[in-house]
This record gives sequence, C-alpha cells and structure tokens, in this order.
Amino acid sequence: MTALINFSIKSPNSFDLPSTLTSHGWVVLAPNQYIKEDNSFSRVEPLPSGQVARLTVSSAHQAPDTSIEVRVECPGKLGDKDKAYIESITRHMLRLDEDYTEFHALCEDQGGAWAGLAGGKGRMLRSPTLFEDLVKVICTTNIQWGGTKRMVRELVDAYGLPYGADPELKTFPAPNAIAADPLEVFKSKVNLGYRAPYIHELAVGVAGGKINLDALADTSAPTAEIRRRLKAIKGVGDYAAASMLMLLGRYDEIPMDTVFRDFVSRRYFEGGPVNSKEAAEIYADWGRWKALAYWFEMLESE
DNA sequence: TTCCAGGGGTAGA
DNA sequence: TCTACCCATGGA
Repeated sequence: MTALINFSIKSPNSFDLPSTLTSHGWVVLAPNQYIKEDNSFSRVEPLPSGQVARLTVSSAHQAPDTSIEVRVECPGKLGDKDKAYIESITRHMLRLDEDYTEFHALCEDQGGAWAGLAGGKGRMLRSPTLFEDLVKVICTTNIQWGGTKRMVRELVDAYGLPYGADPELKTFPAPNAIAADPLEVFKSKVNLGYRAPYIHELAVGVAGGKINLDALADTSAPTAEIRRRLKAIKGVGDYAAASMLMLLGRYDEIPMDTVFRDFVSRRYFEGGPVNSKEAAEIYADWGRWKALAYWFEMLESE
C-alpha cells in the first residue's frame, strides 16, 4: 500500500523551474530522473522516519506566478518531521532562498548573452547533501559526460536504498553505506577508475566524523578559505573546487581552471593565450556574481 | 588499436 | 610555485 501526498511550497516571485533544472547536468544524474515533458524531476529519498519515499517536484504554473508542487509516494504515513525534511531539501535543491535580484539587475544592465537571464533564471539544481554533490563533482573529472552518468548510476545501484521493487529506484548512497565496505570490495562493485580511492576515503571520512562537510557551508568564512577546505579533500583540485563553490552559492571568484581559460581565450582573445590578470578583468564588473556571469555566458554561447 | 575526457596527486626542481 | 609523470575506465 502506497501513501500519496501532495503539497505546495511557495516559491520566490522570481523563479524558473525549467531553467533551474537544465542549467547544468545534475538533473539527469541518478537518483534524479528528469521528466522533460512535464518540466519536472523525481528522485528517491530516505526520510527521517526511516522509510524511503519517491519525490516528484514540478511547478504548477508558468513563471512568474509559481508555486512548487511536491508529490510524495511512500510506503507508510508521512509524519511532520518527514514533511519538514522534504520541504527543506526541496528548498535547498532549488535554491529557493537565494536572492538573485542583484544578479538579474546586472544582467539587464549588461544585455547581450545575459539579456534573457531575468525572470528567475540563474539557479543551478543541487543535491540535498554536500556529500552527494561532492561525489558527483569528482565523477565529472577527466571523463566524458556519458562516463559520469554511468559511474553515478553504478554507485546508486550498488549502495542506494531501494524504493519498492523497481531496481531503477534507489536513493543516493549514504556515506556509511560505502564506508562499510573495504576499498577493494568497493572497487569491485563500482568502476570508478582512479577516483575510487578518493570517493571511498571521502565516505569513510564523513561517516567517521573526520571530514566535516558542514564546514563548507559556513557563510561567515571567505571564499578563499572555503576553497582551501575543499582542496584539502583528496580528489578535489581547481576544477572540482570551482564547481563546488558554485553549488555552494559562491560566485565571487572565478578559478583559473583549464575550462575557464579556454572559454575566455576563444570568446575574447581569438583563441590566443590569456594570462590570469587579463582573464579576471573580463568579469571584474560583476562583483560577487562573477562565476555565474561566466557560466551563463558560456551556456548562452553554446 | 589508440586516444582522450570540462583532472588531480605526487615528486622533484 | 611550476612541471613532468602517472593514474583506471570506457567510449569513439
């Protein structure tokens, strides 16, 4: 017997769900399932009560007058704690509490590639936990997108909690689920290449309390300090740290990774060499929105 | 077969 | 701080 509950979450005045879902690839990485025709996505999630639920998130109306609709399927009764948790992670995933007013005003002033970014665009979907986002970012390094999807799928298949009988429907693995296996067993179950020790070490560290990912969400620390904390994690270099900073809602610094240099070179220097100073000057006017300005300019120019 | 992917760790300067 | 070199995996 499956219980079915629907509830609404008030979204900010300026919010665009389709843009939030498609501004990067996260929506198609397991356990997310993208339902393109409905502009919605679903995922299987463990709840505080211990039961495993399937969530489907959609927007009821067209922007700007939107509310977020969450449909919950779960085997038992949905308690207040479960409901509060679902609302909390939905707000987090969709960044409903981030204020983009200033960014949208800057986009309007700049025009060009940014002209279409008002009306609630600019958000990028993220995962309920930093552990999930970090594992996924590590799975995007030095591999093509198809490989990333495969590796994340294998992780979920091997270590996720099941929802019902459908083998496709599982949660993203908890750190302790991965940490319970020795590295060699982990490597035999999931083909992650050289990333396996990094992800296993991360899971063991988080499960055992040696790595505190909450420290990454410390809003009182400067971005440079958060970047330092990120790079202290094995497997996280310039590119991965940059991706995580954006997922953490920090756009004030653009790290000079290869992708950024290549883009700026192609876009502004006719493919010629660019030094760090020249590259930084391109987005100097964007204040704390530099990385977002760069990201969406790159998206719009594709 | 060979190459390489929006990299990163390590050793050695 | 910078540079070689190595690192597994699977798709093209």
